[in-house]
Amino acid sequence: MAKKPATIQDIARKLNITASTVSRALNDHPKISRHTKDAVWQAAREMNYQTNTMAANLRKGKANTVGMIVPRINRHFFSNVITGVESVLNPAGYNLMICQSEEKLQKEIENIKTMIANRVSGILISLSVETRNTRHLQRIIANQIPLVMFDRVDPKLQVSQVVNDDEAGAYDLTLHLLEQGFRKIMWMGGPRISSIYRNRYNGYRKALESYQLSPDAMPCFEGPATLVSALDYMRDFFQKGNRPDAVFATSDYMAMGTLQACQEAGLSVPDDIAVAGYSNEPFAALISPKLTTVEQFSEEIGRATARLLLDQLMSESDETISRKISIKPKLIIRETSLKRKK
Amino acid sequence: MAKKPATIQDIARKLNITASTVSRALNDHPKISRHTKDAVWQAAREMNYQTNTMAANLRKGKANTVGMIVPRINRHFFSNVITGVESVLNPAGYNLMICQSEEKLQKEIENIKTMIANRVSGILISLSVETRNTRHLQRIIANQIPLVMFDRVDPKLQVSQVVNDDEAGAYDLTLHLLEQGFRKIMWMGGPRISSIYRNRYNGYRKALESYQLSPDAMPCFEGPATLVSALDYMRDFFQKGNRPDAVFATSDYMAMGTLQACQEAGLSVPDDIAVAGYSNEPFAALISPKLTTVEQFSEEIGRATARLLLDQLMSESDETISRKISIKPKLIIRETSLKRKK
DNA sequence: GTGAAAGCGCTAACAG
DNA sequence: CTGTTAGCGCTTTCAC
Repeated sequence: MAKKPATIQDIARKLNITASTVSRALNDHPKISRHTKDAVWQAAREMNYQTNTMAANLRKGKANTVGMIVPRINRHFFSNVITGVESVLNPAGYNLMICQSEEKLQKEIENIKTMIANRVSGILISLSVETRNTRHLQRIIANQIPLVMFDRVDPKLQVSQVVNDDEAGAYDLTLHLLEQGFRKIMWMGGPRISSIYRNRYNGYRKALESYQLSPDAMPCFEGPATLVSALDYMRDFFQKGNRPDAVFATSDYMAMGTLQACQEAGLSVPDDIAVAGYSNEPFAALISPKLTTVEQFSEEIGRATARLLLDQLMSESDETISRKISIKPKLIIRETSLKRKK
Repeated sequence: MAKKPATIQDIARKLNITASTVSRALNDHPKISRHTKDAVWQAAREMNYQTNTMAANLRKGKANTVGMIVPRINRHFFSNVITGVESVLNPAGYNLMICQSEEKLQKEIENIKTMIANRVSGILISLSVETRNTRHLQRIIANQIPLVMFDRVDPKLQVSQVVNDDEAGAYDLTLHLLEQGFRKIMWMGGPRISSIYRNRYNGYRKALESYQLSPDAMPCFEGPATLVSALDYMRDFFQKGNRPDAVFATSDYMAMGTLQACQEAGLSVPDDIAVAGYSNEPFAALISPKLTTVEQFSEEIGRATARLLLDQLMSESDETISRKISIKPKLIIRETSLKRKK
């Protein structure tokens, strides 16, 4: 038979004191005598007592838990953001409740419900690619739950946000390609309904314009940010005889697909064609030639996001603070984009 | 002012019925009239009602939450296991509470406490490298909480376990190297206090023995399973003039470090030296030459782990079922281990 | 320094 | 079909 876990009542009975005293002792309340505390602690140990968090939280009306919604946990970027978030939230006494939207709006909505039902102290969210509007976030705001968006955000929303400065990252990268002498720079991007790809496109465009070039004159592919989608497209693209000088892929995986297509087509990188990615995935430095890309500082994004939330959690006032932080990414120049000296 | 969230009492008052009726309506109890249900549903919507899970769980005495402890969330292997676990637990109505031990025993102990305090329905754990004994797991067992270990397990413990058949994986891989004609096969492994590396070593040894070779005659390095640890060691090792035929690294990262050291030393892979890894990290197929490795089916490990837990959760009897499942890994032969035809 | 009493929000056995 | 009643385990005023 599964014996019931011990309660503070059980401890109280055993020691002939009341539950309130036990509760206080357990929480190291200053007005409880050393003697009583010691007795309680020992009894607790002996009886294998464990606080019932649900009961405590119900009573206190809060759970010291913050909810975090990410599209997918097994993406390098997001798992690093999580690590960053925990590194500041845990020391502050909060637990993280992680949910995956699996890039689906419907899941995102359900996750939000679960979190509200759990009375989380705050919510951190990065939108799914499917998400076009943020009506479902209103629920969070209506319930007065502090909200911080990160990475994939809705810039129009009046809530704290932490983003990568995607525009700057893409701008720097494109400029680098231009400085290397490339003029026909293909755009290979994820869907621009998503803020991150839209911003990267803007950076790309601005860099081109600074050289009196127009993105409209450049080859362009927009599709899922995956290796296969890029590989399939480029295979066909090369077969039709197209030859851009360089390819700016908005993800290292798309860059990878492009590199494989180049290899199949017998094109040498970077001599025949340059390739650059985005995100600095672990493999970017490991492949040969090494991939030029942009480092996003994902853990720092997580830490900043968590700090913004803590700000709101700590703040006495009820006025919602909505700060926007933009983490400056760093261009990492490696081999795939360097024009060799002839 | 943060207005308090609506409760079933609030709804009851508004509709002039009792809280119990509201509760039943909300849970779609069969004996409540269509009419009442509709009224309740609508009122709930209007008042922006959200169940207070803490209260419900406290009352029900359980939370339908299972706890999962992994060394690190941002490791490809573990985040995939998590995905697998969620894919079977979520449909069954359970939520996952994920904690990271950060490879520290102390954190592991704290995580377990948190989970017991949260009255989780079950616990899934993969031990930290630091963990030498499993005394702290007794707490879980003492509390009658179903426990399933995966990947890094304590084989002596009488609880359900899901592991990769590391011995078979390492055996197959070593055999492949032997069949390719390599005879001086270096062991480059993670710490053998950990079950996974110990088992891989056994597979390696057995394969060697089947060729009348002894592991003691082979070069050997045991250290942290990271790129740098391997790189540092091999750099020095090569400098001293050592030249194994092949290197069996127990992680793709160690293999990667070895490959870099080879490059620095001017050794060509696989012509001068063969290299093989373990885990089939995403980059393994992307580097050049492509890395021979072992696929572990991490998502399947997650699914199997979750299923074993569900078995116990569903089972009426109190006798602990302890099944052990071993997922057969698959050798993936790529370029780094293929002896070229002369 | 400790006790008494109330209640967080919900569910469920029992009654009608 | 719905109401009454009790209580899950804890915290926290208010007493003394």
